[in-house]
Amino acid sequence: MKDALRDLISQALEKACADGVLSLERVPVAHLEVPRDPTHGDLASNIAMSLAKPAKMAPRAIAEVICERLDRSTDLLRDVEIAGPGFINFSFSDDAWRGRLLEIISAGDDFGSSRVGEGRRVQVEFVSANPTGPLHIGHGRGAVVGDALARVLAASGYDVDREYYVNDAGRQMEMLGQSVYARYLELCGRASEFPDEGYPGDYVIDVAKALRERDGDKWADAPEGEAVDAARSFGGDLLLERIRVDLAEFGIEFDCFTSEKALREDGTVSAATEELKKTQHLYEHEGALWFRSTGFGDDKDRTVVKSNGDLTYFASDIAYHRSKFTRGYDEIIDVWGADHHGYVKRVGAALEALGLDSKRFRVLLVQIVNLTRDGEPVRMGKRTGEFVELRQVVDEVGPDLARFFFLMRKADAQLEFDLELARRQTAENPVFYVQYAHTRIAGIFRQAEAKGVVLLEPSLGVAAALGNEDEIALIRTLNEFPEVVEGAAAAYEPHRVVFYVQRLAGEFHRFYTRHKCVTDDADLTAGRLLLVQAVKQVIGRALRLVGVSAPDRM
RNA sequence: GCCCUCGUAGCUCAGGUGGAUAGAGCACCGGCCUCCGAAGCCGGUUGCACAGGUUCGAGUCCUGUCGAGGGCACCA
Repeated sequence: MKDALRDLISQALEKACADGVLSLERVPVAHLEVPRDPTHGDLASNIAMSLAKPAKMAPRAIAEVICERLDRSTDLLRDVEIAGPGFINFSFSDDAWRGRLLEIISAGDDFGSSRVGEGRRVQVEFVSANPTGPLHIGHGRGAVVGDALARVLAASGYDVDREYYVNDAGRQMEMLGQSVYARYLELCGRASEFPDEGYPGDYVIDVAKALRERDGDKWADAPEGEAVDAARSFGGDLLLERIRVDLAEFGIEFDCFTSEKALREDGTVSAATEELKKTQHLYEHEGALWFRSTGFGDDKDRTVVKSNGDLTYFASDIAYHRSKFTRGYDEIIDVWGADHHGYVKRVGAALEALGLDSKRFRVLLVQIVNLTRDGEPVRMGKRTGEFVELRQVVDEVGPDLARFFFLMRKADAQLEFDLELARRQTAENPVFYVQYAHTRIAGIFRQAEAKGVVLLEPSLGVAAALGNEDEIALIRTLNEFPEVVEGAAAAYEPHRVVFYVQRLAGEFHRFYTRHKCVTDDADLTAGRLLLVQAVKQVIGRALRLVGVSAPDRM
C-alpha cells in the first residue's frame, strides 16, 4: 500500500511539473511514515515541506498542488487532507485494509520477511567468551542480542553466519591451566601452590576432577610444563563444551567456532602481520613492533609484536578480522561487551591500514548488566570467584523470560537485572503478556471448533464483515510488522521487534475485551476469526524472531 | 587528564534514522467476569539533566557544562 501511494504521489508531482505550476530539477521520492496520532491518517508525508525550499513555494501551497493532481480513481484512498504546517495525511479505504489482511494471511510466516539484504553475506560474531569459566549473565545478554540480531538479519534477506571466536591462546588460558593443575595436585594429595592470578571458582575443581578421572594421577609426576599444558587444553575443551551446552539450552547455536590458537598455529596471524609490515604503518620502538593506529584516529599506537618476539592479542585480532574479509563476508558485525569498546578504533584502524573497507565492519556494544537482588548490587567477576552463572538465571526464570528481558532495552543502554524481581515476576511479566495474547487466540479457535464453526477460506467476501474502528486499527498495526523488522535489521536493533510485539499484544487484548469473535452472527464470526488468525500469526512470528516460544496453551 | 556509551514519569525503559498534543510497564487508588482463558481490560498524577547552536520544525543532529557507567598495558 505504501509503495502504491508513493507512486501516486510521484505521478502527481510529475503532472504538476508538466503543468508548469511546480519547477523541480528532479522529482523526489516521497517519504511516508505512520503518524503518531491516528487522527492524522494512516500515512503522512512531509514532502510539501521538504520541497518548499527547492520549489520556492509555501508548503501548504505545494500540498494543494499535489492533492489536486492525485489520482483518486482507484479505491485505495478514503481521504486525503492537508494539515499543520504542510503535512499531507492519507487514509486508506476499508477495502484496501481488508485486502491487506488477506495478503498478510496468504504470506503466512513469510510476512515480516523481506529481501532488503539482497542475499549479502553477513557474519555476526558474538559471545566469544574465553573458555576459562562458565558464562555469566553479561555474556547472556550479548548472546541474546547477537542471536536475535542474526535472526532479524536472516529474515531481512541476509545470508547470515553466526560465529564464536575462541580466545584459547595466551595468558588467560595459561592461568586456567595453572589453576586446574594446582587443583589437580590437591586432588592427588600433593603439595601445590595456587597461582595468585588463578581462577578461584569451584568449577576449576570440577575440571581438575574430570581430568583426574580421565588420566588418573599421571600428571602429578610429569614435568610441570607438560602437565600445565595438558590441564590447559583439557580445561579449555571442557569449559568450551560447557559453554556450548549452556547456550544450546538457551536456544543459541553457532555455525562456526574459530580458535585463536589455530589461527596462530596455521600461520594466519603471522601472515597478517607480514601483510601489515608492507604497509609502512608499522614501526619499531624499544625492540617491539608498533602499529601506527593514531594515523587512523586511535588515541595511541598499539603493539603488535612484543620485544620478546611474542605476538600480542591485538595481532591475533587483526588477523582474525582480516580473515573475515577474506572469507567473503560483505558485512561483519561484532557483538562486544561495552568494556571492550576501546578496541573498536584499533581494529577498524588495522583493517583500513590493510586496505580493507572498515565501514563494512561494525561493532555493536552491549552494555553491562548490573545484577541486583532486591535492589542490592551483586558483585560479579571471575577474579573474585563470585558471580551468577547464566545457567542459574535461565534455570530460575526460564529462557523465554531471560531472552525477552534482555531485549527490552537497546543494547547500548545499561540494564539492571534484579534476580529477586525476575523470580517474583515469573508469574506476571511482559513475556507472558505477549504469549497470553497468542494462547487467547488459540483459545478462540478451540472455542470455535467446540461450537462447530466451520472455518472458511480467506476471501474478500469473508473479510467484508470487518469494518469497525478497532478491527481496522488492528490490521493497521499488523501491517507495520515488516517495516519494524526491516528497521531492526537496518539499525541492528532487535529490541524493536520486542517493543512492537508488546504493542500488538496490547492492542489485541483490548480488542478481545471489547469484541467477541465467536458470535451468533456467522459472517461476523468468520471475519473476526480471519482477523485474529492474522494476529496470532504475526505474534508467533515476532516471538520466534527473537527466539521466544509462542505456545497455544500456558 | 583523554576516549566510549548513556542522561526521558517515583522506579525500569521505549520514542521507527529531524515531524504535529513525548509513550509503555511496575508501583499507588478506583472500577470490570451468568459471556471466546481476569496471566486480561477501563479510568486517575508527574517528565525530555542544563545552556547555546543548526532550520520551516530538535527528546532525536552539533558545541559546551553537570551527572552515571565503562575504557585508557609490550594483559586477554
